[in-house]
Amino acid sequence: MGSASNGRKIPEPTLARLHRYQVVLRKLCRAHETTVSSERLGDEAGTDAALVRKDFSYFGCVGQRGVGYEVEGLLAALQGTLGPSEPRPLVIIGAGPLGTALAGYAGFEMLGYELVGIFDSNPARVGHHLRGIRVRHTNELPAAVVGTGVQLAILAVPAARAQEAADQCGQAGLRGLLSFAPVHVKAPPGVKVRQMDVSGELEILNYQLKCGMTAGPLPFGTNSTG
Amino acid sequence: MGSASNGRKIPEPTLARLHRYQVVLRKLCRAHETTVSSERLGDEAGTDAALVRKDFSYFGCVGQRGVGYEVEGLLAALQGTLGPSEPRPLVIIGAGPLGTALAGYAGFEMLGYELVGIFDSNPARVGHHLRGIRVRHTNELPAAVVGTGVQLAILAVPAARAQEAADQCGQAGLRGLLSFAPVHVKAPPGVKVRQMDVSGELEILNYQLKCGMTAGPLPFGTNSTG
DNA sequence: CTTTGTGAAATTTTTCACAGCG
DNA sequence: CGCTGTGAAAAATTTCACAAAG
Repeated sequence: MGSASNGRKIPEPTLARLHRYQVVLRKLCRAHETTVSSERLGDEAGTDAALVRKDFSYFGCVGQRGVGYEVEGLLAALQGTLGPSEPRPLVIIGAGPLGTALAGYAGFEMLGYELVGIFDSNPARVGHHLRGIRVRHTNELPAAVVGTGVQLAILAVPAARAQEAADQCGQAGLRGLLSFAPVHVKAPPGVKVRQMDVSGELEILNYQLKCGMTAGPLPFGTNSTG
Repeated sequence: MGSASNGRKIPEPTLARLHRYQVVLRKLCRAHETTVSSERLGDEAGTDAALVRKDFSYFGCVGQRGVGYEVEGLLAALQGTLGPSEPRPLVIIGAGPLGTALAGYAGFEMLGYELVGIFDSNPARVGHHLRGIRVRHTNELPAAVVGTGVQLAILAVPAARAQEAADQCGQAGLRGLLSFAPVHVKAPPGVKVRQMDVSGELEILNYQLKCGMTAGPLPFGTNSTG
């Protein structure tokens, strides 16, 4: 058991699941459940019991053998790994429909984020208020970064502006970008970019529907040399 | 070349990239470029030349050695693999801010999708028009599925309603769901579900910022027994 | 000479299986 | 017993390296 909690390299797929466990655990917490087994957790989070345990092994084990995991303890451990207890500032770039919808998303607070700014390069949008926050011009971003220490931004701008906006974010000192633009954005130096590709996901879904997921045994057979 | 174009099992990561190549190719097409190398394509799509070639090998090779890929031919091949040439119907479930923003997303048409319906279980929202489409009550969904042959839906409902809505979609006869809810949705029988987890992505970004991508050695030291 | 197509190696991630603790 | 923690096996994916084609 020695290797747990070394806290070194958590695989990305694990990170993606860690957040889902958190969501499930919060629900269990509200339902006043005290313990949960890896099987139940896997079931509710859409993964597998073994994978749940493996995932937890990356950041320290909090389970009791024969019983399961203590819901609160596990939640605390997860929050310690994923996010700090203090709210993390966050800005949204782009005050179009998507930026507006995201600004209205109440879930950020629950997750420990605090929306501290909304920026748009279109002067016509500057000055409007979304969720009590005044939309500022993009050229005010650097000052806001310095002022709030914000590191993360959601990029909700049209494809044509995405790279430009990402570069501005990088220059302003932001460190992480979550882009909704349906184009690949090259990461500015020192910036980590993740893409949220709606249309790409639709295409995958569509393809998988087209072939391969008709209920029943998979009709694989065409096994050429490969 | 023998094994290519069997068209059977394309890995999911490849599918995700295929769409990005499509985006780049369309751009090149507009710029009247006739050929493109795997290196260039990889660069613009955010992957690697070797991976580009490997990806294409799954669905047939269209490249000319020494030259590259014919932009139009490749685009046609991709569109043939990913989506059909006729528009695919699509519905949005949930007419809240996110559903509204998505309804306004002009990119769907470009990708060959046609938004044929918006549904909401809240009677207060029924009757409004988004992008020229009347919001209908969720209980009209089954009829719409039969009428349009739609298979895909985007789920833009609150977490608390997500599972319920997914089940309704399944019963209505939909086959693929793209969910924006920040909870895991169990796939109803015969339905393929993909999740678009905004907060999860933010958490990953935040974690990767916290540790691992500061240039230089990681400042971990706490190496407990576990 | 350039660039593709592709086996084979390397790497990453998941699944398995079971020892060990409560 | 039941359930966790974890090495080892398996599977999936990416990277490498190079032969073959234009």
